[in-house]
Order: sequence, then structure tokens, then C-alpha cells
Amino acid sequence: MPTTHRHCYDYPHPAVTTDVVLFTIRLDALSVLLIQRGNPPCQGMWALPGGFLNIDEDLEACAKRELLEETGVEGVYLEQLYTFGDPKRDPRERVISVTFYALSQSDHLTPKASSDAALTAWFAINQLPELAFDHADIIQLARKRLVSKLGYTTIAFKMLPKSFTLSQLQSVYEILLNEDLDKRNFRKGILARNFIKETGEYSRIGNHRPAKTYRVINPSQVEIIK
Amino acid sequence: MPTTHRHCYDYPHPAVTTDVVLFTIRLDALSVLLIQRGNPPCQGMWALPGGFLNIDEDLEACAKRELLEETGVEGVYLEQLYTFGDPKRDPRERVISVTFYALSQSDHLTPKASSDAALTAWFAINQLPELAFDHADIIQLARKRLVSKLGYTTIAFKMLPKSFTLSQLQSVYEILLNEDLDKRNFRKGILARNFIKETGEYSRIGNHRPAKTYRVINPSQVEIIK
DNA sequence: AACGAATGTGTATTTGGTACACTAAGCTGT
DNA sequence: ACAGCTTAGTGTACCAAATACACATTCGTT
Repeated sequence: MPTTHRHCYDYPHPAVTTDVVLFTIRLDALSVLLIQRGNPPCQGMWALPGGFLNIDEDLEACAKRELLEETGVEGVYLEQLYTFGDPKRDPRERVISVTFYALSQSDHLTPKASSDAALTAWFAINQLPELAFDHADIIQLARKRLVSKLGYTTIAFKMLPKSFTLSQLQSVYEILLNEDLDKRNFRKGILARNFIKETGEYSRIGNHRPAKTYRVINPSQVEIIK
Repeated sequence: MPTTHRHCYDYPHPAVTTDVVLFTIRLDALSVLLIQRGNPPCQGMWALPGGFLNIDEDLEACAKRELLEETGVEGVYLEQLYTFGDPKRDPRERVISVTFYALSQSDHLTPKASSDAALTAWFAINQLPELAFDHADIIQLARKRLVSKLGYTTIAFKMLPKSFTLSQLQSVYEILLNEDLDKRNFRKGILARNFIKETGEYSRIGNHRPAKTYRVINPSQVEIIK
């Protein structure tokens, strides 16, 4: 077992990791992607995808890389959440975790087993397994942030395909807010904000009337309504 | 010059610092506390108070400690802002900075020269000097966060003494939002939210009618209106 | 006692949000 | 082909919240 310790400093340095809370809506429930840990500590418990920061790597790049390496997921919307640094949050050494949350439509997602053969799986936010480290706290904070951002940003669109129906969009809001919304009021409100416009196409799935599909007018703009 | 390098790791570790954007309102302007750097890099430039994280120290504790050591300021409201980690943000080594913003009433603040005799001074947010590292970005983000939190939290009270007049409170909002507010509507709105109540005392400063003073009912509660 | 300066107060209007029910269009099974 | 099921799509009346707006009050000063 090599313990070369080749990287030395005058003062002790903490380790820095990134962790990602990847949300999607699956089976009408807000869900999170987790990885089962293959090694101690917390072996066998479930954890967020994430890992150690490379020394020349940007924080966001690290989050994206770990997500790709561990789950095969890429191209999702990603935003920094909070930095967790309790001195005892990892029993091995001092670890600062810069956390992110990510949003994706579920049909873009085919999480593969990670390179070290760990299991990855979706869990509904209300049916989470026992989680490693402080990852339960991270998920709850991410959920809180996500829900509160619904009100003044356009992040909801990040959980839908490029083209979507108003019913699909309403469903995203209803699941995240955990309450039913009035169909007419929802449509009136969302259309008044001028974020989306009709594609001219129709969604013809199901044995019922086809629905107009819409797309986001300015996909890059996410922040701040009004 | 001792270069003992006694702290060694299998993989390179970044350094972790905290930096604090301390806001106050001074001379009718939103202002920030800065320190003039005595050493390279960026010698002579102004920078945020902050410094390296001790290996067993909580992030928030580090921010408070550095603020106290470098400026003599303590007891202020402090909240984590964002983590800056661009690989080139510090020319010496890889440095991750976990940033905070803090709010204080100006009359509580008597910033002293720090132990290493650097200068500390207040700067109006619109008249900042040339800043070290990415500290200009940090300040702008902090300002943006502060202003947006005005709308749905009670942070404005953190910039006032325990007992204050409604005109003082309105002035805080006007300076932060950079717009004039209607006196009657402001009072109606703020009183309807039931955050504050009359102390029964009057402020008798100036050659004009004394003003009722108010205090916050629940000083610990900061988050989320409605 | 007159003046200057900031305090303190109410109403009418506008705006935005909420509550609420039926017709339209497609598919399926007979 | 038509009856029945399923989701799409649409407007108005009501209520609550935000806005616009002007003058009398109470100090201190001269």
C-alpha cells in the first residue's frame, strides 16, 4: 500500500470535493440520482455523485466530470448550491464539499453503472434511503432552493424537453410545489410572462385531443422574473 | 526561511480561504469594508477581509475570526454567499474561497487597523478602489444577493440599531434599492407584516417632531416572508 | 410668534391573483 | 358510425394587494 505523500504544504490543507444533487421528475415524483458506495466509509450506503477536485480544475467542471464519470449523465443544467464544511462531516480527513444541484428531463437520462461498478439509482425525494455523510442535508437544501426558485426563475423548463405541452409544464410545477394548480390560471400566468411560444406542432400522444406544444423563447436566460 | 512542508497528502490539495463582504450604510451610501494589502501578491491593492481556514475550523467560524482579527468587527449578521474557485484566481497556489456577506449598523463599527498594521477603510459601493484577486466580482454578487433578499426576508433590520424609526428603515430600503419609496405605502406595508412593534420611546434628534421608535419582534427570524 | 424640518395619517384607483365549468378533438371499442 | 372516455382549451366575476397622492402635527430655532 503506497503512502508516498508527495504533495506537501507549510500548513494543513483540507480536501475539496464537489457533490451534485441531480433532480428529475420520474413517475410523477421529484427524484434524485444516488450512488451506492462501494468503499468505506459509509460502505453500502447511498450517496450523491461527486468526488475530489483536481488541482487545476474549475469547481463546476469538477461537478460535471464526476457526474459524467459516475453516472454517465451530461448536458444538464447545473448551479452552485452551498458549501458544506463541518470539520467532522467526513471521518477520514477534513473535506470541504462545494455542492451543486442539477436538473434534467428524465428521458435524457440513462444512468450507467459507474466505472467502479457501483450501483446508481433514482429515488423519490420522499423515499430516500439512508444517506452517507451529510448528504441528506444537502438534498433537503437543494430541494428548498429549487422550489423557491420556481417562483422567480424559469428553471422549471430545465426539467422538460425542448418542446412541451402546457399540461406537462403545469405538472412540473404541481409536483415541485406539491399542490394542485388551476389550469386556466396557470396558462394565463405563464403565457403572460412571455417566456414561451407555440411551436406550431402538436403532441399526439394518448387517446385524446392533441395538445399544442411550446418552446422556450430564450433558453439561456434563467434568472429573475420582473 | 523555513520551508518545512510538514503537511503532506497523496493528492494535491487546494488551499481554502473565507472572505467576507461586510456591508453597512454610511453617509447615505451602501459601503463595504476593505483592507489594504501589505504583502504581495496585489500589494497595495484593496481586498476583502478574509484568510485561510484552520484545519479544524468551521467555515463560518473562520469568516468570523478573520473579520475580528483583521478589522475588530464582531457580532454582525453573517451568511454564506458563494464559493469561488477559478484555478487562476490566486497566482500563488490553488485557492478556493468560500465567501460570506455580513451586515452591520455603522455605529457599531469601529474598524481598527489589523495586527499586521494594514489599513482598513469603508468604501461606497459605487466608488470602490482597484480590488485584489476576484474580489470585485465577489462584492457585486454580494450586493445583488443582498438587494434581492430585501424583498422576501427581514435582513434590512440587521443594518439598524435595536431601536429605530420608520424613516430610518425606509432609508435603508431606499439606499439598497436605489429608488425613492412612498412614505405612507412603506409604513402601511411594513407594519402589516408584523415584524416590528413600537417601543413606546421617541427619537428626539433634530429640530423637528420626535419619531416613534420600533424594534423587531423576533430578531432571530430572518428568512422568508409569507 | 413665525419658520423650518421631519413625523404621521386615509382614501380612491389600479393591478394582479383567485375561483370557477363547459366545449373541443382525438382515440377506442362496439 | 357513434357512444364513451380522456385530455386540451377557453373567459369572467370577484377579491386582495399595490399604488398614487396631500396635508396637519410637533418639535426646535430665531
